[in-house]
Amino acid sequence: MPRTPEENERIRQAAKDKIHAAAMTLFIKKGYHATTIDDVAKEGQISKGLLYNYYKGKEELLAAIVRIRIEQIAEVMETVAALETPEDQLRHIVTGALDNVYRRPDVYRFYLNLQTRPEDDHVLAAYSKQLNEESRKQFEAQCAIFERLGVKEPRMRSLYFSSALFGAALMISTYHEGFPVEAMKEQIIREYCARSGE
Amino acid sequence: MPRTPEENERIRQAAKDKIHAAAMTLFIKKGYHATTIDDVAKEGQISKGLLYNYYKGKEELLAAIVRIRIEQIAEVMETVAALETPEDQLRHIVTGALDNVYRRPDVYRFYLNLQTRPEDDHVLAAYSKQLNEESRKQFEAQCAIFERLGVKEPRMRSLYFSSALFGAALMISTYHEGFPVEAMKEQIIREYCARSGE
Amino acid sequence: MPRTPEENERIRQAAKDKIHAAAMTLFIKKGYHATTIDDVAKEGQISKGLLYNYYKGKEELLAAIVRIRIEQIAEVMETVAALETPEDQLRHIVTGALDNVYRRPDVYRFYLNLQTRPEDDHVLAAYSKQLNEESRKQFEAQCAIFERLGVKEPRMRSLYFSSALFGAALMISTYHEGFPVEAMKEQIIREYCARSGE
Amino acid sequence: MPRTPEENERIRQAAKDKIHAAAMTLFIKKGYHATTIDDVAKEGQISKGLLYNYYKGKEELLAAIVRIRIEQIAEVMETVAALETPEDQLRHIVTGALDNVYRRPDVYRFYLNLQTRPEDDHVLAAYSKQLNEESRKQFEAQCAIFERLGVKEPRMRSLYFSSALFGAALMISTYHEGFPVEAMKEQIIREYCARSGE
DNA sequence: CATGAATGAGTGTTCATTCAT
DNA sequence: TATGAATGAACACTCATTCAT
Repeated sequence: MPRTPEENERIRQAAKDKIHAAAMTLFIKKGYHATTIDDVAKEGQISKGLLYNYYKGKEELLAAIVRIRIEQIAEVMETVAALETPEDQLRHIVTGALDNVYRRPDVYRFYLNLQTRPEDDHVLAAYSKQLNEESRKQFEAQCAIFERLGVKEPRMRSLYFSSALFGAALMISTYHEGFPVEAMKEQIIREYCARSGE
Repeated sequence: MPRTPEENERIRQAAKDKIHAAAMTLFIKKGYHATTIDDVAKEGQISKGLLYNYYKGKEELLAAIVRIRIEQIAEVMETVAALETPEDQLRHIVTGALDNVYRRPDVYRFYLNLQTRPEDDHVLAAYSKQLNEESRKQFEAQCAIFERLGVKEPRMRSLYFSSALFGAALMISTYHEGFPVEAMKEQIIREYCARSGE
Repeated sequence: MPRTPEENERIRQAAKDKIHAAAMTLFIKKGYHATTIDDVAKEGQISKGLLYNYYKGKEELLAAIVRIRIEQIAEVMETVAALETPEDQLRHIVTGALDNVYRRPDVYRFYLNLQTRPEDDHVLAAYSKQLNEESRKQFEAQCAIFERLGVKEPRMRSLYFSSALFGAALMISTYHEGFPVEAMKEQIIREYCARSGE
Repeated sequence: MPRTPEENERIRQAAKDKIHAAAMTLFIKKGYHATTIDDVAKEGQISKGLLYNYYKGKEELLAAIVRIRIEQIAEVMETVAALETPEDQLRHIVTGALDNVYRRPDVYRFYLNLQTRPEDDHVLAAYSKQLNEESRKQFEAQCAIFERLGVKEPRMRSLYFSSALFGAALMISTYHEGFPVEAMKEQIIREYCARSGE
């Protein structure tokens, strides 16, 4: 009674997702190095062997996680692009980013940690680069927004804006408890998202 | 004829320093996990055994590095405290911090990476906490400065200021090449270090 | 197709036994400290890694060996307890003990060596204590036997008896070659296992 | 102002003794393997280098300790040989042996532990053999005493006697606390040291 | 005579990955 | 597809011994 190809694919995808989720959970909780393949298999309630059926190795687990992160970022950028005014776009960027960080500070920490890996790190450097590249794209898109907003020096403005946003995210993920996210959002929007340049 | 105790002390200190420098170099270049004790010994041009004469283990190498970092931060804070006006103090903080990051983006990356380690990381979490604790102290000191500056809501202002500063540091360490550090410094100072807050 | 759990259990047990036997052989031949994990793996014809699948470390190998020894002693005591008369019981103790020592003097040496470890020995002291504790239990059981035998001072008699038995075992394991085991057994039985006290 | 040769010799001997005593103390307390050369040097308040001036290595420390033990045993045998009657001789052997064990059970344990080392123990087997050889000599001497005593089967009697003595020593060194040494001495003497053989 | 800094071979242990079933 | 037993390279750490001073 063989399964249909569709059924098989469904099962495969379900297993992959379980493994992915398990890896994500553990990488975030313990870090990439401190998480063993055994840990992931156990957390995913799956055998070690099966894991290797779906992912070539530990590194590919990370690659998959990073890939999805990048897709998420791209999605946000598309959503932003669909908004009417540059003001709305910027407001959406700030709100979305900081809310996300506040909701899952551990997740943000994880990616920030990945982004700050040393250049020569045996495995992780490549993923660090990918994330940084994505940030750069985001930055370019922001420049365009600020241009549309009519700011005098859109690149500089985008730089300040990004700095403030990253800094806020870093602080939220670090201190979290009782962090005044709303005030921070307002501050950044007021400061950097208005037409009147400096 | 045995060496004098002073001579011994000198030799010991020299060796310790060599090892420390080697570890620092490699941790920054490759990361803590990817650096082996053999690497450190080779980089420091000493035997593995000698390393263990001076440091109880790999972790203590990291501890020493973190300790020195914390001392450096404390020094900066003292220097700042010795300055006359709050304006000078803030200017010095911004300038010192960003120049440092620009000079050694890899070093800043290393510590930021350490600070963003997951809570359950086997070994590194403790050092992550220490660094975060130090950041918090720095934050408190800044609050006092903004208070002296006569700002209405010094804690909020300090928060915005720290965010902008951290964000700038993060961006400098990430992109570095041709980063407009000076403009960034001016922007932060102009924005957050003037009396007429919001 | 995965193996059945029963098959796995069988394989696991077989491997555990192989490792256990290898460790026992080598510990007895070369001693605990002089035996390396590599030695054990090689002797057991398995990889080092597999050993650690079944035993947490070198020490646990020893622990398992000691545990089994203690179980064997307990079994002997049960067998003895099942015998009818105290005379039979004592005869069985003497015969069993000395025959065992004569058959495997190296095994007896090993345990005696373990029992005589210094109190502060880093690892081994605990196992030394366990074995001594077991000896003490055995002694108490013997006291009861001598009591049933109607001896005037059963504890003292048990002490003399134990001494003679231990001493004989020690000599057998030390000299072995052509040791008059039978005469020794008769002597101890004649001397200590008759009703007419001293 | 060079020292006289005699003075030098005196200093040498004093240092050697300090080291010897330190090694003895630690070997007894922690065992040979668990004692490091650093431990010995520290305990002897002497530098590691100096230790190697006096002893070729760790093993020679043990050799020296064993040598002295053997000399002590030989001395006892000479003292015994000087006694008039075989009864006195045996009484002296029993009393001397058991008193010694009772006084320093740890010392006896140490040598017994050494004697029970496996045959293939990397280093220790040789010393084990030496001690066993000495025991054998002692045994031969005892045979002669029992012969002089007029016992029918002096070798067998000596065997029983040795067994009882060793066994008693083992028990004393193992349990020690409140062990009835005197009674044990009397028992052995009564049992094995009277003319009327079995 | 005396010191202790320096060495490096040796060892216990971990863990990503493979493969027989 | 699924399992988990098996592997072995890699690594942190120890310690007897040497040697420059």
